[in-house]
Amino acid sequence: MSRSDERYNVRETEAKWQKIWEERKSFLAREDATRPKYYVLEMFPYPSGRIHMGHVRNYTLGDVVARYKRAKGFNVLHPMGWDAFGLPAENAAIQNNVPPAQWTRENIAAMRTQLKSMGLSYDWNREVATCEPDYYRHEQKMFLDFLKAGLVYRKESWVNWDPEEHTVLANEQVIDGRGWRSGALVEKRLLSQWFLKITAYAEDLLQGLKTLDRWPERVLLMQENWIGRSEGLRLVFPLDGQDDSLEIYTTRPDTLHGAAFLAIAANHPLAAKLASDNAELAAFIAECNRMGTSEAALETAEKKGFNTGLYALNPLVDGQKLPVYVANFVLMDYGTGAIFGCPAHDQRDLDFARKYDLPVKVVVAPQGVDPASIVIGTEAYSEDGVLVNSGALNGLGVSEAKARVIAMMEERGIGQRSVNYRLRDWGVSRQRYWGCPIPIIHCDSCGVVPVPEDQLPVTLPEDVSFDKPGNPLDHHPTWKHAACPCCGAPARRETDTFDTFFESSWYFARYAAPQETGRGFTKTAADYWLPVDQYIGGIEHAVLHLLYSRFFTRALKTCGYLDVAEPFAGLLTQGMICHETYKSADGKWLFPSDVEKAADGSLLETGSGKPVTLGRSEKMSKSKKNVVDPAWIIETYGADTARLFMLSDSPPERDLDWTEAGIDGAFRYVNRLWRMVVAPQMPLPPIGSPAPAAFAAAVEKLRRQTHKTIALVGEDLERFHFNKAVARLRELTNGLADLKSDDDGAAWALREGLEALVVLVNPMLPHLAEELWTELGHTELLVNTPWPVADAALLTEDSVTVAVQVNGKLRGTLDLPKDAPQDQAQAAALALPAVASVLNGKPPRKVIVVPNRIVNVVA
RNA sequence: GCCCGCUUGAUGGAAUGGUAGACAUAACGGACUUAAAAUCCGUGCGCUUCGGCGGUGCGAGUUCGAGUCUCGCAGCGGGCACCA
Repeated sequence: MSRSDERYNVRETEAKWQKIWEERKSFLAREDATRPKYYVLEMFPYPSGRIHMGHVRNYTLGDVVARYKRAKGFNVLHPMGWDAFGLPAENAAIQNNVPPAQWTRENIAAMRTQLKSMGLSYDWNREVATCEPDYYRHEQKMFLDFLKAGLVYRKESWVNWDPEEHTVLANEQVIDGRGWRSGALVEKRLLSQWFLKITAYAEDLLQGLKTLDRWPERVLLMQENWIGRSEGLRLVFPLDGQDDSLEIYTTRPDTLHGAAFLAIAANHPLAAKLASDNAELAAFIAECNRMGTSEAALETAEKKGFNTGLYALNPLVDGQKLPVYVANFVLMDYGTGAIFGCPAHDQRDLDFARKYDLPVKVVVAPQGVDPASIVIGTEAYSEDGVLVNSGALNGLGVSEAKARVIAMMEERGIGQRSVNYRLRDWGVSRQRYWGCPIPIIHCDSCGVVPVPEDQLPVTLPEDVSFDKPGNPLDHHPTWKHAACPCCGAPARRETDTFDTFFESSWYFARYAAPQETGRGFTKTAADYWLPVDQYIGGIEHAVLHLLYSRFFTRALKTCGYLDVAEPFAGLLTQGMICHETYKSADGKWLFPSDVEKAADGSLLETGSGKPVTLGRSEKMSKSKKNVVDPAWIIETYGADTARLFMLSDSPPERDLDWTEAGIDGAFRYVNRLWRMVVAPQMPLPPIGSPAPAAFAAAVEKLRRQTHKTIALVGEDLERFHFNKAVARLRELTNGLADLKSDDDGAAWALREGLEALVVLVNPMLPHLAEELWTELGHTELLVNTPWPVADAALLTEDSVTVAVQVNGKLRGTLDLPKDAPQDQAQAAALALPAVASVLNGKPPRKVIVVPNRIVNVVA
């Protein structure tokens, strides 16, 4: 049997190279001052038990970068670990009666095996699991350090309360105002909770965005909007006939003449005071508190208010009395929890005014428009303009008027310029079991007492029961009871645990020194490896995870842990994996594996043969069953094929459609490449044979293509244009396959081209590339082989094809010497018959010559 | 509701403001084969009087020249602080 009849044995080959890389410790990272470091990190997964296609895409992207940078001579750190705390483990415990710790550890083991089958170049010695005490003990210490640094405080905060299950619900567990399991109407409850002062760094977090020049623009914008810096005025309104007054915050002090009402949040202290002897108001406040805690719920709810009967006096308009409402769209957490409403120039205020029949007075008009002609219907005018109907402010621009009013109020001592942020402090308390215990003890006589550092870690007990509703830590027989570190009297442990964003806010630093026991990491290791040079993950983390990590980095710096300004220097946000959806005749979702194509192209349910309805391609999700199991793909086609498919066609930041045909196409390419090297069309000269003195024209052309591909694929990888890199490699593959002549030069150029192809394809198809590298006669591992350098002499062309247009329309092309003089290009273009016939003997009005690109004749 | 993104052949996509559709996928035709698979070769936006004309979601604008820049509109998708 000739080699061309053999088939590529994917499974054996991939397993072989994975074993060799592991034995030779190819991917271990060590600190090394002699080489530039490169830290590439993919967002670590929640250990759900099986990898999904999103993981495959994420880790393939990271691995291509890691392998490429290694070949470019960088000292690469490429670690992996587990974001192991979280709700699903508790849900599994309740549903399947498995302890969360066991469930999580089994999932980690299963997923680790799956990830290893992908051939990812991780330093597995640095693996971390956040649910293990040797990880979370360090964040307990960080919390205590933050506490000492004044970055932690306790305050009352609202949560979603399920009255039937006696548990706090996550926003995602509240569906249409009801608990997802119990179906009970969710209430808001006040609980005493721990907060981290992220707002202390608000300005720095905002300014820091300017330094992140390798982040996607839209993520920077989302962070900027999240921080939400605004400049405005805090202003005190006296209450008519009361000793009391009300302080409001506004970004539109210029519209004070158009004020129609004041509104306070349902949780405003004044509302609470008034409600104490007003049952109707108390009921209204209770209704507000039944709304979800999410911003979307607040914003989309119908604007409602309760007239308190109080009036406030407009400080700018003598004698004007404004009714004071309690309103459901005013947030206690933002500004002062009180606003003045100017219906003509704010949409929410207008909606409110229309509902309660309040006056709408125009005080800003577009430049040059008669204010009398402006009629406000259902849309407020919030654009820039000139002040009208505003006494002394008339004629001023909006920004001048703002400054004038602020100055006036500051002068009168009833207001002050104020910078406000939408950003709120980070509530880190969670009333859940499967999380890192908050290292605090509550003592009846000493109050809230931090656990002394020498008593860390506070270990999460694993012998817990989910039989009773509520937090298992609360009804654990012994865990809660501890002696007060101050007075020694019997006291209670804090049963809340940390938000799981806590763990993911510093894991990137832990990877720098994962074996360190004294602290989370050593300063030397962190300062060597950080910042992460390239971070890769889903866009869904664009705001919270990234912002919390940026905050942690600052807080850790404040506490002397490290000395970097930002955790992630570069960021790549990948798109989602989508797949067609299928529904059975009775309207149930079907897995793609349960659907087959009939001979006539129609879709049928496997087994029953019933017809299947095809739905649009959507994000892969368990609920719609449009998922494909990566494990099955890797078993059937191999890791290289799965990796190639992830990189082909779609740019990484865009959504990717998973198709059967696409994976087949990738598989065909893997086999084609294998055949080309194993059974080339002509015998290859030995490694290192001297190049012939001259090459035939066709061979010379191929060599140019080879070297151009080397140069361009490098550029593509630097810019993460993986799909373009794949396209170029396919072009080179086609070029090599087309080489027909069989003189010495051709054979030499074929070896040169094949070797280049194998080395260039290595970051994407590492197993196949190693195999083919050996096949080509090399003994050194490809993982240790440097990236090739293109021969500059072969990159320049001596002639170029130039497009010729008349009035912007293509009329022909010209082959011109490279960098030909402009007048030569112009003369050649005008001489073209197609150009001459359009000009019809008349001289052109103008000729634009872009050297080596285009000649445009303006007739 | 607010914020953000996307829209190019049958499909995924390519195109420093300069020849729209590279490279793939599906389809179709051919070669090889007893046959199929695999493989290889070819066709491949629409209209056309074969000279061309029209085409990058829709409508305007800037420019010698617009898929690319500007404004407006539509459709689809994502995020919104206790999912991670």
